[in-house]
Amino acid sequence: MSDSPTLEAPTRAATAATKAVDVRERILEAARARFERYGFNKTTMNEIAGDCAMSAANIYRYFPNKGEIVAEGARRWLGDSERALRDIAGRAALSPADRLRRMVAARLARMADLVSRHPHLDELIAHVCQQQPDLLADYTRRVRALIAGVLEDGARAGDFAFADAAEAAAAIEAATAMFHHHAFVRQLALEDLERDAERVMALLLRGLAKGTGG
Amino acid sequence: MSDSPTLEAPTRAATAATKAVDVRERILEAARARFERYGFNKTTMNEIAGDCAMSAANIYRYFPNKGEIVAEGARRWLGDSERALRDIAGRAALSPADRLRRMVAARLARMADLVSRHPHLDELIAHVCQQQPDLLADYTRRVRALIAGVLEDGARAGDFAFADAAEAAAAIEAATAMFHHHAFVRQLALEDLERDAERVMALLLRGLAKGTGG
DNA sequence: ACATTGAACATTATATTGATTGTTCAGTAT
DNA sequence: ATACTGAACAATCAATATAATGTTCAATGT
Repeated sequence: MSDSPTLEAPTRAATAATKAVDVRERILEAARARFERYGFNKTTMNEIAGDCAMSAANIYRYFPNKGEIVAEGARRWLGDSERALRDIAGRAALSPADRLRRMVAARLARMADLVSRHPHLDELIAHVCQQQPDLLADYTRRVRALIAGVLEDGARAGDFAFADAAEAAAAIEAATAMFHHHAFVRQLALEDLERDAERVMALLLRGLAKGTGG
Repeated sequence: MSDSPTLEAPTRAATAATKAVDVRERILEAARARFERYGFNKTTMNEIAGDCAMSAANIYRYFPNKGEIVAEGARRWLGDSERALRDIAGRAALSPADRLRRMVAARLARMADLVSRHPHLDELIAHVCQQQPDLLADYTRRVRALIAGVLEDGARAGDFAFADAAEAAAAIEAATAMFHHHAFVRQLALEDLERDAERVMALLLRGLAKGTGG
């Protein structure tokens, strides 16, 4: 917008910014690996720094504190999850009912994967929840919006009938809570959960189907 | 079966047994009050004994160990809960759909009450789960059987249509897990849960309704 | 006989201390 | 200027010693 700098300047700035991003990524990756193995509390800033061949103090140039590292990891996982769900929600080739089924299955699969890899997931979630209380609530709100969108697609196509899309979406999300909450996914067998999820969705989708006569 | 004792003997035996039961009840009540206020770990056998004006050693004439006291409390709470659900399930005056709605509402209300009174409920449940692993699983099985019974009533009355009652009951129970699991009931507002429970049940019941065309 | 207890024992919790850890910042190198 | 470090500080953790607790049992009273 103002007078342009030299030709070199943007390049130098870009490479510097790129390098800074790379360092951030290395820190995140080292932290992720440590958190996965040892949990939040038993991972030290020194260890993360050592994995990145730097001092602990230097990490503070990239993250304000330890909690923000795990929060950023959570933000990315939730972002990936949301993208995956948005992708399924947008597949016009699939029926709205199938999209909803796959969204629930995808959430369950993602959480089962996370739980199986992270023995200390509860600890990480607890830290994220008190560091960034809105993260999970916002994610849930966006997922419900995605579900509501699919429901409206289904209503337009004449597959579904309901009074209020947002309300129905919230109900579906609540009814499938068991299949994406870490506590349940941790302690129950994946096959049982997958089977039950299918059955619950079958029932819910029959409830949404048009022509039930409310 | 053998020769009858004196006339007095049964009376004496009865009063002795009654007294023993009374002592047991006093211990249970004292323990319940302590567990409610201070949790399992911060309640000592000495304190329970003191409340009953007896020594800690004497409690072991009535309970094999501390864990069995809390397990007995849980057994009774679950027994009461099951009776309450069985009562609702058996009310012929109500429609099967209403019975299911009330059963879910009753479970939520009972858990909300428990959670509000017991700040240390998680600790108690954890102890019960490792002391008596089948207690909760058996309870869940019996609740599902009750739900299945109501479903069959509804099928006979022509209200419901489904492939398998036990399967549908399990699905309903899974879909309403959020409304009777202590972790959810603890952290979410009761009004929100009640509202969501009604909406979920409305959807599930529409799914069960006959004439949907499976 | 039966209910109860105090003393004893092994286990678990608590408190105290010294060592780690998260975080900051003045200072060095590039 | 920017990336980085080592030393310093307060807060937290780990280890050890100490006290409490759960549980048993021989002994006591009823």
